[in-house]
Amino acid sequence: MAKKTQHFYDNVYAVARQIPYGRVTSYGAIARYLGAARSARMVGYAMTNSHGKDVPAHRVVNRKGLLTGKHHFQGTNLMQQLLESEGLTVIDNQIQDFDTVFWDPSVALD
DNA sequence: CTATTGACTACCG
DNA sequence: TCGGTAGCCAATA
Repeated sequence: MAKKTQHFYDNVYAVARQIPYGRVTSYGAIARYLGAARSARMVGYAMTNSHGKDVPAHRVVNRKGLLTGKHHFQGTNLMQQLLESEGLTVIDNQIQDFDTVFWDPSVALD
């Protein structure tokens, strides 16, 4: 099974699964919630390993609501369609009303 | 052990 | 929120 060193990844997956439907969060927000505010890159990096898990990676975007990770999805616009399918509006790889749909774990789980 | 990398963020102009 | 650069951190080779 998973090693102890992956506990950071597991935390990322755990938080990502808790993202409500129709909401999104940023890598930095998750990282900060985990106590590793400077490890935002690791959060995204962990998502790469999220394959095979029920982690809604499409709900995790960068701080500006930009779909930087859509590149890693199967389709070219799969990530965007997934978000739109949840009632969000995405234009030019950027989530509209990002501030409104933003979900902060450190606040929601508080 | 060191070097490389990456789904980031902050800062500067 | 326009672009380019620097800094950070953890995993991988």
